[in-house]
Amino acid sequence: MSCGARASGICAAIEEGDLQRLAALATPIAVPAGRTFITEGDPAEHFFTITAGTAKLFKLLPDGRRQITGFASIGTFLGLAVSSSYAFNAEAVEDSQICRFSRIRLRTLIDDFPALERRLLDVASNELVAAQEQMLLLGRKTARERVASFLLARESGLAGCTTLPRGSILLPMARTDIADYLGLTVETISRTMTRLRSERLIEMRSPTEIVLSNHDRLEALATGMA
Amino acid sequence: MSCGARASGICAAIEEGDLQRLAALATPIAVPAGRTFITEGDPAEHFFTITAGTAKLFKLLPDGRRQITGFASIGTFLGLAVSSSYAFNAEAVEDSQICRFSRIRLRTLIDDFPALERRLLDVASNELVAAQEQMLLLGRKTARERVASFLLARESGLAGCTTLPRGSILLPMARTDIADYLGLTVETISRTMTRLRSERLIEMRSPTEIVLSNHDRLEALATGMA
DNA sequence: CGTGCTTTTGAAAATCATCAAGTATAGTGG
DNA sequence: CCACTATACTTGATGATTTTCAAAAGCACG
Repeated sequence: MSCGARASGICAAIEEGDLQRLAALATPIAVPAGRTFITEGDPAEHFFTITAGTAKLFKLLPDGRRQITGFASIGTFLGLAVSSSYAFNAEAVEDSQICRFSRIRLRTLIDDFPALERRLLDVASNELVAAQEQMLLLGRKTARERVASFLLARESGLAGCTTLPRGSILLPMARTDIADYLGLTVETISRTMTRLRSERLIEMRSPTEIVLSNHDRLEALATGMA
Repeated sequence: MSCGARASGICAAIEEGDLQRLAALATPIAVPAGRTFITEGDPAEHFFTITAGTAKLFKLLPDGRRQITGFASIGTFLGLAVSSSYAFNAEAVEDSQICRFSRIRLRTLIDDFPALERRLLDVASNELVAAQEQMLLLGRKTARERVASFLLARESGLAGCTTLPRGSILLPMARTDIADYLGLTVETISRTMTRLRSERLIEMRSPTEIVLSNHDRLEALATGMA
């Protein structure tokens, strides 16, 4: 609830007083790291919001190849689906806390909170823009550019959220996850980050804490201008 | 207006009688092949629906690399953007016909046609699902798998739409466009299609008319099972 | 029947993947 | 508390898919 969960989540559209009623419809669930809580193809009976932690959303090919389509953190709304079954999987990256709502009550919910529909449309529109950006990354950027883009994207959106030194980011997900998100292999991620470090573009406090030392050059790299 | 423009377009949510009023707000525009009608970064003053022809939506990198994020054909709604400027470009692939609406009147429009908001959410949700599928393609599929997926995707959604022989598809876009959509080069597209042809999975009446001769094997290929 | 553009084909090169192994890190039980 | 094991991360050598560079073939249009 700290750092903008309310401001950025779908609840942002809801009056403070109404939050009580909304909360009554939600089932809070603790999800341990590694647990899958949405499975592709399963009937889409619920939708979710993440109240703590991080989840990865992904699709699979029959032979196990995996594409992570996004990471969802605090305040993110999950489960937008027109079809009657989920089109992706969701798994907790770290121990997380989610709120579950019944999908069949979504209609009722929207009737009760009309602003919600507008808000959902905004959420969907934003995700669509992000998805297009990711398609550009996956289809046209080099490994270096992908990693730079990823690191920078991790930086924005956590303003005031953490107690990290300025310019630092935390990577709660494993290298394998980053690889499956960027359409690369673990080895390439590792090598690329090592190279970025040797070029003093980043600094690695630990595998999970990265300092973006040369923001400008990273930015240039990420946008394909280097 | 034939083959489902009304059924699949956003207007599907609107009563027949109200269509008149809606039409009064729209500016029909003829867009010749090759003309750009949405430019990334420009103020998002309008939104559009395509009433004839095909458009490509794309993003660019400063050095000219291009990623086509989708092809929009009859009935498609364009311009969902929360931000005040467009996040992508749109250009007509063939001579097309579009309807332009003022964005600032969208709110009014939605107030007049409440079903519209629901409809827009559905459109956005569907596009999101398609975008995730495309991320899987761009991040994890081989060239062969991408081309097979593309051809199959072109097949569905035109049921009863054309006078083409059963199993045939038309590709209004150039090879370069297919390449930029699939994250490959023109040469790879060409080589891959030649190979699919030599394996009797497809037949090429002309560069733009393709027959999907072996639907099952194409399907297996597209889903990574071959 | 050129002229220009799209598509196709060929040869060489490059980026990234694969295979393999070493190092660090965290959690577990003695 | 410390060794031990499992896992994650990193590094190296090799290889393959796809890109790049180059040019020929096909088509449309004037």
